[in-house]
Amino acid sequence: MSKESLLECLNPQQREALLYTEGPLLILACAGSGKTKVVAHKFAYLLKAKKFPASSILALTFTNKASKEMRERVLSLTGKDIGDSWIGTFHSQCSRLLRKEIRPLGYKTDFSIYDEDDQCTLIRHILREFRFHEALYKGVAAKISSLKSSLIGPEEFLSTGDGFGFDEKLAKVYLRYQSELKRCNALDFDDLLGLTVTLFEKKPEILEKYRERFAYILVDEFQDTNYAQYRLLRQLGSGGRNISVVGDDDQSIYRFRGADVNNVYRFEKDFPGAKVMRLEQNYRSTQNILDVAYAVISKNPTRKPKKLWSGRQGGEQVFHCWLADEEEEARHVAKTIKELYLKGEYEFNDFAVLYRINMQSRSVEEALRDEAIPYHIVGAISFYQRKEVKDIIAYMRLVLNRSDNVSLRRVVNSPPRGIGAATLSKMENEAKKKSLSLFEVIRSAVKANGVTSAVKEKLEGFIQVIEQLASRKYRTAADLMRDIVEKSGYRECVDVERAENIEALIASSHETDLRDFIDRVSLFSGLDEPAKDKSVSLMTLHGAKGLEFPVVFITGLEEGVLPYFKALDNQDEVSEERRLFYVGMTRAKEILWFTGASRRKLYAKFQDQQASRFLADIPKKCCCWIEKTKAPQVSRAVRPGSDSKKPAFPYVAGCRVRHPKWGVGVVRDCYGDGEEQKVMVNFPNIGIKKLVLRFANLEKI
DNA sequence: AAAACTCCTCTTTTT
DNA sequence: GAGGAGTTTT
Repeated sequence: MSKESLLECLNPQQREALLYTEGPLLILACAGSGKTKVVAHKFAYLLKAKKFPASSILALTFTNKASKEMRERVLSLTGKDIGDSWIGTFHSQCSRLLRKEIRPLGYKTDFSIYDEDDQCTLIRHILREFRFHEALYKGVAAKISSLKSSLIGPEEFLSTGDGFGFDEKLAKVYLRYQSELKRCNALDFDDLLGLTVTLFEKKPEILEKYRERFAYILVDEFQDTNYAQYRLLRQLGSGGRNISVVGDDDQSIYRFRGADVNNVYRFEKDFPGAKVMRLEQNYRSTQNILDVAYAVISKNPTRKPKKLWSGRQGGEQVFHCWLADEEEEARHVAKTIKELYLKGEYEFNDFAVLYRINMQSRSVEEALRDEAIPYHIVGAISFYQRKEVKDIIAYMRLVLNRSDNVSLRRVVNSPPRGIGAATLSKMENEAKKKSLSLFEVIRSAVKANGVTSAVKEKLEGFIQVIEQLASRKYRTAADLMRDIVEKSGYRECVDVERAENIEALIASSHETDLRDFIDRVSLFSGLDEPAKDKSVSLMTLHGAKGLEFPVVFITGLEEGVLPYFKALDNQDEVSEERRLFYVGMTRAKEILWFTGASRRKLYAKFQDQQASRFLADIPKKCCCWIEKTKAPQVSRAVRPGSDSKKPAFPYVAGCRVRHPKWGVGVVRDCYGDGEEQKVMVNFPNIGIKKLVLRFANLEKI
């Protein structure tokens, strides 16, 4: 495509954003305003008109899907070979960089990458060793991850500790976790970002090298950056360098993962001289849908003001229907889909049903089945999460990096080799004493007759398999995987289905280079969705980001569901729930339905539901209200939970209390009412106690 | 290795 | 109130 035609298919604002190529630029792009298009076109423009080499542009996205799309778009716009360009996710580009440069930080370049599962496994292991409450591993992992994504190290965290023992324990686990990772020569997802930042800090000459290499930085979905990512961008892009970030603060919905919208608000300050532009024309939805979405989102207190307008004037009203319970709600959705389908204007794949929590899919699925409507759930269990797939990958990682103790523990007894916990913990103690890897310790134990002959034989078998695999030079991942299933005896011990999944894994690697394949699967959440033909899409509101459908249903518009009850006592979180709703609404091109129910079964009990406060913000003229059951009481936004029937609890789960006898503990649950209000509190070293509030004499701290 | 048990979670989840 | 995962028991 010529330089001129690159510009032709853009509107004036998009063109301006593309042509502005000197210094920092923040592009605030509303939903459906073509931001991905602008980023891709800008990349192409930099190549074509500005004659930048592809390798001098760093283009960062959040998902593999987005980076793949960007790559394809740039390729089709320019026809140029962009094979060596730095287009990719933050994580993949950091791992690429660290594979070259990590040595000064004391890791080897063949490091393993641990995903969340591996991270949990390791943390659990540490908790067990410290004799801490092992079952809390998930919370501990989440907390450590959030500290890491904010670049807070264990020592720094400890210095801000609460002084009651919780944070000290956590810091101890955190510290150990980091040293275990290093011992395994492994990085978790947060390390990929955090260690890149650390590397740049410790080795300014390396930073300088990359600052020179990258003549231009492009960032998509900027509102989703966490602190580490923001720091990285500042390191590479500060000082008036060329950086364009594109994002929409109204679509920031990953706060719980460490994303910080404030990065959008900080940009102008931290990148002095930054130009701010807006893309406000929406190419997706009808004006009526946008009016509704805008009415809701504009109620958020801190947001960059933006207008939102469509070339598609008018459009149908938005529909809202209130029903008796979730089953009726689901039936209503299914019937409406059927009706629209039978009119012949829509195919089944034009419909999406969105919900706040996965649990809500159940009733919808049943109703769709009853109506014989084909559907699929987006974002269900991922291929790479399967046990057999993870096992094979763990074998590969161990072969490539024999320090990888987590992978070793995973595969040492699978298939069953009779190597039990006792043997392993003995080896582990040895390993710690001699500061060697588990693999080395096992190998020397076999040689030195350190164990009984029966055990020795078993260990020897395992060591031989790994050494044999490691001694060969494999070019492709497929070759190694085939040998693994053969030589390890894995093939014999799995059922047909699992064997098929392994075959699928091998097939999916094509002829990829071994190292590339490992990195790809480590940084990949799911196999490319095989384009489901002609069926209704079911997904969470989070899962819907970036997608669009002619007809969208948003279900469960009730207080406690959307906004979700856990978000209710925090203003920032309610704002995020509102953004989530906004993201859902702006997925719709033509028809948008809201549904809610008076009664819903949530966590094993039926609950009476009230209409979501967000519905109160929708202008009456835009919306057609259909009431199949008694009119809902629409909650007013200005009334934070004041009319709930039950007396409010002085505590919420997660807060800390002091007990006269047991000291400080964490509240895990509150239940019962009136005189019978009870709390469940976890006291360190004592365990969980259930207390009646009236008698317990607790003090909030 | 299967069965029984215990304990935990129960929001969202780009990598 | 169900499902998952781990541990202990047989």
